[in-house]
Amino acid sequence: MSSSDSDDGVPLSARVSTDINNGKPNDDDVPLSRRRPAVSSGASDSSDSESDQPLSKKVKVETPVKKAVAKRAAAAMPKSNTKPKPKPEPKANGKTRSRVLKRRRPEVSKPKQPAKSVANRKPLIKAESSMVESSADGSVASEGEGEGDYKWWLDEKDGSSEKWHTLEHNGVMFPPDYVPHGVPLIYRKKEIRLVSEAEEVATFFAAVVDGDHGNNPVQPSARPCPRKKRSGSKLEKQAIEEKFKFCLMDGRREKVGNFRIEPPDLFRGRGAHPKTGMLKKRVLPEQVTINIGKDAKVPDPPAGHRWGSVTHDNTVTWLAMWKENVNGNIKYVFLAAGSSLKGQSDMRKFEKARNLKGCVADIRRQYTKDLRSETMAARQRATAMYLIDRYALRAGNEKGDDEADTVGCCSLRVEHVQLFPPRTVHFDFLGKDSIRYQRTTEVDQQVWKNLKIFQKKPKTPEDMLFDRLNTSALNKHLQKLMPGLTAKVFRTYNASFLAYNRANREVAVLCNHQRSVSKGFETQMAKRQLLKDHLLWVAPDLKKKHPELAEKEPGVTKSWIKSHWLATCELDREKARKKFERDNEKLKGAGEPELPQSKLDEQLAAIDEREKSINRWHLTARINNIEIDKIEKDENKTTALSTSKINYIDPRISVAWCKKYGVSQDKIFNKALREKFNWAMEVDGDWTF
DNA sequence: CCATCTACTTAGAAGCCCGATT
DNA sequence: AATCGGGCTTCTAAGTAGATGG
Repeated sequence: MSSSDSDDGVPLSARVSTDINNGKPNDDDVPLSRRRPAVSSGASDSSDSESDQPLSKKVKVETPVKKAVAKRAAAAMPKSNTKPKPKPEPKANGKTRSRVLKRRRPEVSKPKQPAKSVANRKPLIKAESSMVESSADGSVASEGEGEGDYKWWLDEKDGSSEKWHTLEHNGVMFPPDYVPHGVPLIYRKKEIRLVSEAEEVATFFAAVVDGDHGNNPVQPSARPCPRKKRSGSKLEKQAIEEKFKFCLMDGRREKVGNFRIEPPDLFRGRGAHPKTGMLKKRVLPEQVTINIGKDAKVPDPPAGHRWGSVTHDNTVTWLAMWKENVNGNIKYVFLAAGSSLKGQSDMRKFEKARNLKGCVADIRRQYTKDLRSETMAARQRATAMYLIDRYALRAGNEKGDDEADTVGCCSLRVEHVQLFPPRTVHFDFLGKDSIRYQRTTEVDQQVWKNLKIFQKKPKTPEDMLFDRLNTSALNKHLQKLMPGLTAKVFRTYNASFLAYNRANREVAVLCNHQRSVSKGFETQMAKRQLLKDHLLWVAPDLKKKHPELAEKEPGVTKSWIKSHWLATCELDREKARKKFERDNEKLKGAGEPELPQSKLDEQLAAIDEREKSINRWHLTARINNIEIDKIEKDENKTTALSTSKINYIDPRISVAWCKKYGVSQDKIFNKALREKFNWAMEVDGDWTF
């Protein structure tokens, strides 16, 4: 096979694969001094046995990482494709080793039967036994229709572990087979024809390599197959998808989220993920487990295939599942965000955060006290809680050597924290998605002292900062303080608490969501000023914590802002008129009836309204909703607000705010969000978080 | 215990659509 | 008409957290 020729010529992967493996693992498991807590009465600290384990499990392997490196790494040709992957030298880390083993033993492993509640464990139903001819397909989509919108949030739900009673669906959609395009690879100026499989992978590679890699060995000319010219029209495709889009859960038609099986591709890890570039193989029906009601018809697998297995586990929410070959992770098919199931758990999440509001004062008192605890474990725990609470750090589960080196609170290493007397701390580490968290801040004096202690002596920069703490110990403790409390609730709580909607930007900054700045930002300062004004108006107490909010942007006076916005009104009127004329012109041309004048008048009236409220704002420092929208959009350019908006801020806060000030919902939530938050839309204007 | 497995939320990137602009 | 760019959707990686089992 011609592709093997290129194996060691390595035009594709050479450069990068070295990058990938450079950080050479060192397996010294330096058992560091662990100072035995002098006092360990610890009624609570039964989990104290941690004291006897070597300090650092995880040894740092790689130098800090730039995204750019990762990008390049992404270009690596999947080695697994060309040769059996020789796997990394044995490591101290058992996790890694066994995962590697697993990877070598390919898809043989059957997806395991979820062994949840005994009651739900059912004998496997083999796919073929329920093979039925087509017809009934699509039934799911139509059957459930017309039962109206189910307002689940008005129902009282018990907290039982059963997620549903009946469930029907049509399974999952597989990507189309690979269609060879026949475009040869050009290597050393020679055309090399690849067999279909090799060609497919080469094509994955070309797709990744496309773009910013100037001197890439794969010439654009060799880049094959524009994605058009596919078989099947757009309409046909939609028709095929249709039956997968919905399921029938407890008799209601619910939208399914990711009903498509992930197509084969090169694994695209974020940051310096050691497995970036490996081949993610095509998933066969035989690897897929279907979860479905036990009285429901099992969907037909694609012709000539059978499902891996079929379960009827109603304690879980997934409809299908398979195991992905690169990392051995399980992939699930869930319902869409707007479904009642998701809505319910979303609401529970915010209720929990709201609950925290009631006891957070106590909790803070408690950990402040514990900052001076005699037990090292408790002291570390308290310090971690402080950081999580104050700086929205994530919990920080341990990670393996076969993953990108990123950390959260519990997994911080000494090197991630710099201390400057008397109480300044500088954080610098890669967090989730390898996004850099950098922050300099003043902390509580005792926190500072503690951090100093945790960094002490025999510890090296690569050692764990909180060597006596892990996420499960932390969460166990939190449970005791409030049922259901875990580290991540603090993010929700703090975001929601901060979130008079205008505080959105603050939240996003706090949670360190970033987005690249886009160009064309003329009036940035003005927007900033507007936002700050509003923020302070809506939450005057922010001034204490963020004095910079009170600083004026140079040259941006209130009246300047006012005339600026009034000018936009004039412009918008002009625009509206023009568009109206243009539209009518078109309609006339097509022989259709023209738009009524009232249409235009409506729009103009809206602009008048806006103008009025600008004037009002000038008097009252209140901004009208359209402007707010504008400001938000601009702020969005620098901070990924959407994330906090979607995940952290209790939507009822925004809904209530809108109602209170007569702002329409769609200024705040787009269609998808309104659907997702349907449960929140009915609160009153005086609802409080 | 502790590592691994499972299930679910959170997240940024890529893709797509559509209207404005050249 | 072609291109640009913003907003939304889709995709799937990367977290959290609790259960499980050796």
